[in-house]
Amino acid sequence: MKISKELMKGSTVQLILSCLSDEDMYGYQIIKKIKTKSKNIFNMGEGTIYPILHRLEKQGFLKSYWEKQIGLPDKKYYKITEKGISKLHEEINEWKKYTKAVNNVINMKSV
Amino acid sequence: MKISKELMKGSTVQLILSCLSDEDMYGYQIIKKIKTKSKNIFNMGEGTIYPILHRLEKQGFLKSYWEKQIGLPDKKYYKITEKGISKLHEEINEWKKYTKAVNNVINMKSV
DNA sequence: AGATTATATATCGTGTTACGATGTATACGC
DNA sequence: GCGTATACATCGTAACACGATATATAATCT
Repeated sequence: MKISKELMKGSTVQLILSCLSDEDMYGYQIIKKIKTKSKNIFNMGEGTIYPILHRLEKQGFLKSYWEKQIGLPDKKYYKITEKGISKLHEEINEWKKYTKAVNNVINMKSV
Repeated sequence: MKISKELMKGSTVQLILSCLSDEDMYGYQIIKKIKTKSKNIFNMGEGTIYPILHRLEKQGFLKSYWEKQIGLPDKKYYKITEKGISKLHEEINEWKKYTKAVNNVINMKSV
């Protein structure tokens, strides 16, 4: 089963910031980490993640730096900022509140 | 805290179908039920729910019928169809898979 | 040799969606 | 008279994920 595009919309930022709270990573690497960690449920495309990374950097949640490679395309690493960590905490908070609320509604009867 | 618009996007259909799997309801009533059940976390506007109900009916997940009122605007009740029940089960399935996957990713480290 | 796949970045167009704003109409309390 | 509640409807907007496309190198498969 593929997860619907619309479901993804609320959590992509959270997923990315969460990865980067562990260590600096580059876009292509984040895609794979999310894929692995989610047990192949999430398979973000490149056209999805790069614009998000750009956006997050512009908003001050991330900072980037290039690392030159030989025989491979250069890698653009992202580092989470203090502001990004705050954002992540907010997002996780909201996520918990949100999932709890949805479950409260759909568990009206025994599903 | 208000839940972000984008987070809502994946679950509105599920919430509505879930309400209607209990009993026939009209739009205005669904808004309040969701508000109550979610403990005021969700407060859908009318401009949100009516288009969704129309869409779901067009897609064959719901059927509607009017009930005349005296001294009040008439009420348009919605009844979930067999197809709607299947849809609800699919959505709940996807929801569980989705939340589990997100938690797998964000629990990489102790959050 | 040629094609595909993997690595790694970037951007553009498209479709979907929730939501506020606006409109219609009745009734009740201040 | 004015706001609020009940109950429906529609329109425009902004945000977003995603596929498609482009670029470039290297390894693997046919």
